[in-house]
Amino acid sequence: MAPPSPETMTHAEAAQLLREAQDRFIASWGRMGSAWGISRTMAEVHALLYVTGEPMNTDEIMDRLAISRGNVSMSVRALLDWGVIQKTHKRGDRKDYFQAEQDVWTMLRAIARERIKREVDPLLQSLDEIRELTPDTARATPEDLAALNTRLDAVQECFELMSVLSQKFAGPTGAGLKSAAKLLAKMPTGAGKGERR
Amino acid sequence: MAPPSPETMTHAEAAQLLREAQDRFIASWGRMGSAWGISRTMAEVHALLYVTGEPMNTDEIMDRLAISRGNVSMSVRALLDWGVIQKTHKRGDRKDYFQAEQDVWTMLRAIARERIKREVDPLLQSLDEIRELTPDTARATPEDLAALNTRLDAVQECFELMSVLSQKFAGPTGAGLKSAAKLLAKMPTGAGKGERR
DNA sequence: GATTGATTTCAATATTTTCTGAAACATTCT
DNA sequence: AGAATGTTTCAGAAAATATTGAAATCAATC
Repeated sequence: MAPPSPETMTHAEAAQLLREAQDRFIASWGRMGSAWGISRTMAEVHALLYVTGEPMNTDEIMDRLAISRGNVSMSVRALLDWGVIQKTHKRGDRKDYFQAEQDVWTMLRAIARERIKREVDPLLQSLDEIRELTPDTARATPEDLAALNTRLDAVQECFELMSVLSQKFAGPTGAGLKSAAKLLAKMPTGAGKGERR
Repeated sequence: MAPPSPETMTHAEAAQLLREAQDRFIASWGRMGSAWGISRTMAEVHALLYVTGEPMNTDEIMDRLAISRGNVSMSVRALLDWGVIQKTHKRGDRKDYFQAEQDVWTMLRAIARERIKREVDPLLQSLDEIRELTPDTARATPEDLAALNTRLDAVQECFELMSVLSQKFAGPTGAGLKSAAKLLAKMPTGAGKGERR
């Protein structure tokens, strides 16, 4: 089980090690994906393309992950929609090849952007609609309705901020998400007046 | 369908409106939750407690959401684990009552903290293990292994940063997540050297 | 220490999500 | 136009998840 020291490693041993490491990464990424509401297989296809770095075609993906052609087709299509993989071609080969975005931060930006668009924005829209139901124009409004509106406002404010942030940092032309994150990491604990204890 | 103007609204009408608005919020929050890998019902229970603001007991929750006792028990327990609701009591009443954290940012902090702990940290641990498999000490290491390690490093760096950020801003004693977010929102587009395009 | 009321657990069931595989559809080549 | 090759779709099958409900457990009261 202990890997042979690099000096004595044969080519075959190295290949096996590579494969093992890739498989483990694929499995971890898949687990993570499914915890966050992305289908395990879709995450695995993505992991495979990312970790190998190579463009792969449908058959290669099918074989490597032991999944059906239809499943590959659907997963790959979804990944294209998310904008985290690209279609490429090889001279003299009719097959479609797929290649993952190689920069992790660009990848995360794409994911964040899509998720906000798909899940936060619809929530905001619902909140708007709900607000229309409950006019708070007059102070004659019963107390409970007013309290409700206060709560809805709080949620709305918060998710709107998220949506704005995502446009700013995760948009296709967005400023660096990476640098923003590093900036925050360096920010002294306790900065800002909103600190709690 | 159009709501009566506030001046002419009867008490009953207001109550009905309130109920309708609450139900819609609960439904939206539930949808959102399930998109993010949280069970719909658990999210709905949380939404109910948040939107009413009142402590509620098991029977009230069962009735309002039309779900079984067992389901309420399990959902409530999970929400307690997440730290987004609290157990309370009423004098002369043996039942347990549950109340949601009312500050949205505190709530989001709790959620972020838990998710990082449950899903990002295990990924980091896996990455560590995978790294142990693939020694890159020697330059004798075949090219592919080296390339793999480069990719794993990129992922690791990125998620480690996330984990650190979560401790900083989402920890129980963490600095204000809200103020950090607002800070970012105000940050001029293009700040940082990581900008693209 | 038995009764009453509340809560938790968990095997069985129901629901939702994901996956397959083969047919339909495209595209390119001869 | 027809053959060959590649891709997508989608109804049904399989797997994964969530839910119920009744029995077991726990806790307070008499």
